Amino acid sequence: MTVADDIRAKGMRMTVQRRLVLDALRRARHHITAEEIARSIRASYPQIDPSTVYRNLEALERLGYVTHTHLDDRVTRWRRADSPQHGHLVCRRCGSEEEISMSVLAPLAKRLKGEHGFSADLAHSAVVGLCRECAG
Amino acid sequence: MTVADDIRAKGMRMTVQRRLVLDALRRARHHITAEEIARSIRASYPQIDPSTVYRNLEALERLGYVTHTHLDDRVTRWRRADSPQHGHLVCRRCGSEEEISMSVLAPLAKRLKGEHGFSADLAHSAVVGLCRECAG
DNA sequence: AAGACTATCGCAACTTACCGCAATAGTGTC
DNA sequence: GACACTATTGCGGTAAGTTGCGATAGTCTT
Ligand SMILES: [Mn+2]
Ligand SMILES: [Mn+2]
Ligand SMILES: [Zn+2]
Ligand SMILES: [Zn+2]
Repeated sequence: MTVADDIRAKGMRMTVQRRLVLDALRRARHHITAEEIARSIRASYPQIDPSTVYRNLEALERLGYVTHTHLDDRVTRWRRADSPQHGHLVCRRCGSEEEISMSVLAPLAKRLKGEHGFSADLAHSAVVGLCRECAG
Repeated sequence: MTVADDIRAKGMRMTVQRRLVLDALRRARHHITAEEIARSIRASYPQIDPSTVYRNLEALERLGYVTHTHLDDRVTRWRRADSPQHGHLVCRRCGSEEEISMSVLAPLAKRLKGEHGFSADLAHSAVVGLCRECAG
């Protein structure tokens, strides 16, 4: 079953704008912001409205095709749900970003599940702190 | 040395607005939003501007008197830096919040320090996921 | 191919947060 | 207490994101 068929099977519609959002996410090599998606779409479809991009990202997230993460305080970043998951370390002083394997975060997830019955999504928010250089 | 003296010693000024922000944080029992602080101040000082509240929170954070955390996606919550630190588990389905001891998060912090030289602030962002009831 | 149904769109207004700027008001000195 | 210095204020504007609404356009049926 194609993505379009799945979307239609759930009573939703495969609009040109929705397909363009999916295409932009497929082209992206890493997490991108909604504004970057909008800009990328405007090259071939100038009339796209930012709210259409936001609403489509939310709809596609509900269907399980995309997810978002938070690297810094303000901006939300999006990626295809089938792209490899990983954590982030972000320095609050110099802004440097480092990707880390989920295996580093797994023991905490396991403990939260065991002690609190909580299924944690530890890739959702970056871990903030001070990098080696900034901590001194 | 009082807070006011410390602020003056650093070349800053103890304005009525700054004192009102500190008072609002002292009255608060738990983390509060900038908007809640502004509303609380407006009761006795209606002309306060939201930007003044934000700027004072940032200034007081630089001085080490307050800190902020992120519980859900968008809202920033503030508290006095001398109030006890703790982590949060937030359910993305039902919105329930649970406080957890920093000792649960400490092993991950230690590992990030050892393997990546990164001094993590694991209380800064809540851990999002699904609570026991919502995970099923 | 045409028609009905309604999900989705573009637009405008709104929200939280941030920033530049001229006016205001704390501060230390006299 | 008055004065000069300048940190901070209130205001207006900007950015990211959300929401209400009337118009548009996918989709299913015939
Ligand atoms: Mn933050
Ligand atoms: Mn989020
Ligand atoms: Zn750094
Ligand atoms: Zn829940």
